[in-house]
Amino acid sequence: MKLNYKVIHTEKQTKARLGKIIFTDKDGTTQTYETPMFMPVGTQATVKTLSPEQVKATHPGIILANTYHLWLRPTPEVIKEAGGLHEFMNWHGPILTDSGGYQVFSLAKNKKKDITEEGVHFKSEIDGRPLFLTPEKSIQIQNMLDSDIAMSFDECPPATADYAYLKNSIERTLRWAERGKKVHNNPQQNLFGIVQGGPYEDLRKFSAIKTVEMDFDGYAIGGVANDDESKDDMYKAVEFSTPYLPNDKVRYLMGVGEPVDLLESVIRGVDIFDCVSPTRLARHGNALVTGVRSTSQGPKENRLNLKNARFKHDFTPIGTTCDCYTCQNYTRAYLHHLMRCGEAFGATLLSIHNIRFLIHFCEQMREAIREDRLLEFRDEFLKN
RNA sequence: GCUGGAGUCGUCUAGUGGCAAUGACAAGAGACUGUAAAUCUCUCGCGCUUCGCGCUUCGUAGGUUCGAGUCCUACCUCCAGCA
Repeated sequence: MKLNYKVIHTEKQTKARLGKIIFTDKDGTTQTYETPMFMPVGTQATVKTLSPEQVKATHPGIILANTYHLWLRPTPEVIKEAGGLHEFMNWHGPILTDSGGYQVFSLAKNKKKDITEEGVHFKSEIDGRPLFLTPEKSIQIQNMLDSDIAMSFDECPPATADYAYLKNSIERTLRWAERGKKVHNNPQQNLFGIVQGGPYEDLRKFSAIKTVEMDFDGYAIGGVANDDESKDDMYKAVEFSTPYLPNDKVRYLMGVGEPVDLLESVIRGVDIFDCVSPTRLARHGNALVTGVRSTSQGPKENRLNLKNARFKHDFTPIGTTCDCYTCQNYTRAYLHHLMRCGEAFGATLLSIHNIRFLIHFCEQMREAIREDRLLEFRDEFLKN
């Protein structure tokens, strides 16, 4: 589905945008979703522990899948044979595929990997066989998967990378973007470029301007929230990038999912986000709740660890104001029990809650933008 | 009653002369940001001034030994076989 982005309203006090993404199918039918938007992650063609119906009930727009994982299993050939990723996984909303660039960073962390101009050599985590991923290959796989949004193959450098390394890296990422764009061959698929450059203003600016010159369907900001990157650096990466991105294209901050980070990034002009944290935290027994907790690194997401003994006799829902299926029907004591017993349904119920929590949070931000009171919304949010 | 075997952290378990003592589970807590994660880390005899010190522990009571969960004796309990 081809994508069109329109700004509905720019918030008066900040750079926040209320926008809409309109997807138009081959037959002319459209699907429209408002931004700011949170996109749940379904790496292996499934949002872990959830059926498509359960995902749908959280009211998401786009969901993610991953090129690297689907490349190895079941292979793009199988997905093509199934009639594309939508048919294969029974998800008929929009799908964004990440390029595999992040896997080079996360899988090969502390391990042998070889990033060359041509591409990246690393080892399969499934069977140890040598793999070689190039920008062309990543795009070709995504073409075959037939996702709605393909991401350029970028290098996601660690937060510890220094200026000299990053300068080199962003230039190579630009060349990789160019190469990927050249082989991109799926008229129904949108292709996004990715801005890199760490926390450095000139690098982000350079990367953004050069990426925009290539004219993509949308732009992502990558390389944030890695390792122990400070929140300050993350927000810098965002505010040094967005000024150089076109107003009429959607802006995607990759991998960010803490409510406080969503808010700070929306204020700096970001539209869409994805993150594994709601589903991972869920499988680990944690439920997102309103407010923040203060840490030495600043305000962080607030959450309940339902495995804690204190919830054994707590017969209230996770959130009294939450409208999700879990909060409408189940108590903390029940979730505590399920997580203690290792029952899969516990992970499902918490995933539903956490995803809905972030999507609802985006809905609240949209209302605040519409009414030009996003800073007030932030003050209120940080007060809790 | 006789013969053989066994009794170690909440549970199961390692341990045949140097041990506050193995592993698993349970329990208590923490971490998690483009998913190698339904995973990982820490604590888990008691007390303290807790990168250390002190005390008390391996069914009970004695004994041998510089030193005993480990060897010896008696007793208690459980299991198996024989009566």
